Amino acid sequence: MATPDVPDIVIGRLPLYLRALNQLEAEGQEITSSHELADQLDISSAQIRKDLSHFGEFGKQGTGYNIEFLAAQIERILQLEQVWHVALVGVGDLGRALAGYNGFQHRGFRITHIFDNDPDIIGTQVSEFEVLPYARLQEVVSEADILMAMIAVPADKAQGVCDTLVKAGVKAVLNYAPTKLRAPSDVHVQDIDPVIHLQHMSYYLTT
Amino acid sequence: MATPDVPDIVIGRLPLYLRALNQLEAEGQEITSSHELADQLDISSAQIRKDLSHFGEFGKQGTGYNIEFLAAQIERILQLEQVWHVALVGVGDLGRALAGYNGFQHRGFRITHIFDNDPDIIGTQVSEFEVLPYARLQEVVSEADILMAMIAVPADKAQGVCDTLVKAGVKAVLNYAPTKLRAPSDVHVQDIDPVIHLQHMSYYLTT
DNA sequence: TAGATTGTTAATCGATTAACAATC
DNA sequence: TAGATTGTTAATCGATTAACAATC
Repeated sequence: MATPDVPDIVIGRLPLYLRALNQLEAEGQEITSSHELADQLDISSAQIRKDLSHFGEFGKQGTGYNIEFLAAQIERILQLEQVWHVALVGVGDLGRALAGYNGFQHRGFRITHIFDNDPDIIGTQVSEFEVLPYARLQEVVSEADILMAMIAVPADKAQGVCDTLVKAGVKAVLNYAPTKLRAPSDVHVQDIDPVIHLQHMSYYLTT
Repeated sequence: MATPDVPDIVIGRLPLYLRALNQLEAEGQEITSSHELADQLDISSAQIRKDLSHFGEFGKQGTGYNIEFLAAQIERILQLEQVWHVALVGVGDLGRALAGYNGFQHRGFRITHIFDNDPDIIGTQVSEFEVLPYARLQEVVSEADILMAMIAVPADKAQGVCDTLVKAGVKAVLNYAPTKLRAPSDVHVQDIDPVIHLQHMSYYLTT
């Protein structure tokens, strides 16, 4: 690997840069600068340049960055040149919303299998998917070599789901259940809990 | 104010502490320690003690923390003793999932109004809400003194929605649209974009 | 008392920023 | 050339951690 040991906090900003670049590109712009990106993202231009410098030199002095080129480089760095297959566990309201979301495909991901343990839901059609029985989760995910999964089940079921996913070989989990999951250190887990964000912001409210 | 200028990164961890405490409480435990919390949360015990020390002394040497007491203190600090009213804009699949989510109420928040601009949806019933016309967003939110909102509309509509919310007096926005919003500095904005998390984790995948 | 854990200080670590030579 | 912007270094800033006296 040409890029040893880049801080995780830097990796975490690359998707934000990519999203901003895609937006500029969609607006027909061809060139941007660290200053313009900084302005869009509320990040300092120095930080953007420093972050990118971990991976190579992508700009031209005096000119800036070619948007299409830089976006392609970030996609390469993040391994987004392929489309990752993702399993979704839990077909409640949130699971349905995720199953129907169109925004995954062109940003590097595709849900390929969805699972639930409710007999009334198993076998039904949700978006383009047939809901598979939770009992088959490990077998199917393992067989299909799926490395990423999203958990959209109640909090008290999430750890069990996570354990099964890990056994099936999943290495990245996006957890929507409002609970902290335990997983081996080679498995990445990130959480989405709207209440955590609301509670964070409520600190600052004045009435 | 008794608590001037606590770093935002500390505030952001308080909801995680609270969630862990609630979980321990639900399991019937009465006392915990910074070490046990640290173990649950993958945060160092020193950091937990330091974070809490910004706000007062909540533990007993040799014993630890009374869970119920500490949870109550964190709720007070985060201003969660009241239930904040929240407006939801956008009644697509995700909006429906949020409207139907039971997890808000007991953690300090209640969706009170939901809006959409689709004539086919306006006036229909979604969970316990009647969908209000987007045209009335500013008036209703302003009138009801709502300070928090969630945006669940397509990316290209999000900034306009945000602007209207700001005009209506909203001071905290949870944005589900995959785009960076601009808002005055006294308005807090936090983003939830699953793809950002997936892209972050895909960096670490090996095949 | 002996053992455990807090709250806090000081040291360490790492991230951000300022500044500028290089150069397009 | 003059103006602009990169990539990078060194300085600054802030967050995390280690360690321990206080004390339950």
